[in-house]
Amino acid sequence: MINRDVVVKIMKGGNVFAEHIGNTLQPYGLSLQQFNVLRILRGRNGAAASLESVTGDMIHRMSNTSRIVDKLLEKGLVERVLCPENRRKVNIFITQRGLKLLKKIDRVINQTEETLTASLSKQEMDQLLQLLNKINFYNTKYTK
Amino acid sequence: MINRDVVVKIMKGGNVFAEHIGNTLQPYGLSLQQFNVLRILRGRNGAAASLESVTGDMIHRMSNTSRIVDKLLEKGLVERVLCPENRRKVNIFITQRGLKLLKKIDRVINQTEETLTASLSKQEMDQLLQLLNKINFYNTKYTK
DNA sequence: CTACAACAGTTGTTAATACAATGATAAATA
DNA sequence: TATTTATCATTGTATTAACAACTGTTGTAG
Repeated sequence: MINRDVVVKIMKGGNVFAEHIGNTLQPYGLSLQQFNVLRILRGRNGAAASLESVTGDMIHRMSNTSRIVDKLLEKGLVERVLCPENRRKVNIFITQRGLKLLKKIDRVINQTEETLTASLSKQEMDQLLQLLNKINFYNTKYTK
Repeated sequence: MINRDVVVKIMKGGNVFAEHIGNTLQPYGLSLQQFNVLRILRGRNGAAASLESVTGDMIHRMSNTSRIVDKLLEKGLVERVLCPENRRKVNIFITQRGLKLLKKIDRVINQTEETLTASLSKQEMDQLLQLLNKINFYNTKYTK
């Protein structure tokens, strides 16, 4: 059953990758999900990032993203700013300290990511990415 | 950064797939991991399946596999048999009831797996699988 | 044979996650 | 405008997972 093989392989692969990256992050006191939030925020380049929009780029429900932000806040890596236009919203920003930490981590994460994909040539990676992009990884749990 | 794109895509894809399959299993009262254990046991065709060897096919540490088996035991879906040759080992077997439940679930899981991969042709799936098989998804946490 | 190390599995504990319920604000509608 | 409904986020709670410590068994070195 080729469908099953593909699905199982991707699930297992995702978990293994997550484990390795999590191990890489451990010395820096960040969980994989905390790291994800920081990278998402950096990617916004200062644009407003409501909790909802951040959750949209993650694998979590909003309730848990909220608590992940709590942890980052305790460490001074992000800021929470009530949105004045819509006081239901909360905008999250990465701090200088957060950016600095990310910069430091970037190197080792790059190394880990390269190691994890070392068995593929550039062409194969292109090809793989193209195939993966055809799959609609639609997550149903953004909003709750 | 193509390495990063591949790694991130597989991690996210794995999570999304797991979520969908988990949703499919919910009406049957099985978690994804309980289902994994059952499928692994069925795949052994009655061959001895120590807890350690089952853990080897999973994404978990043995301690958690042990508790997943507890749950399956409560439901009468597996049996625990102390290994007489080596009394440290415990062999796990799937029961008739477990096989019956799996058989029922197979249909809907097949459906879900097909839906998840519907955007790929047979050739593309072959190609994708071939590329994924080049990656060494080596998990470091089997034994603990 | 005894002592010590390694192995297979279980139990304890804390942190992370899923899911439900709530709170506060904004939007829609009567 | 008053009332209802929808939106955005947080809090509560039970389940699941990671990690460490422990139990019982086997292997091995002296």
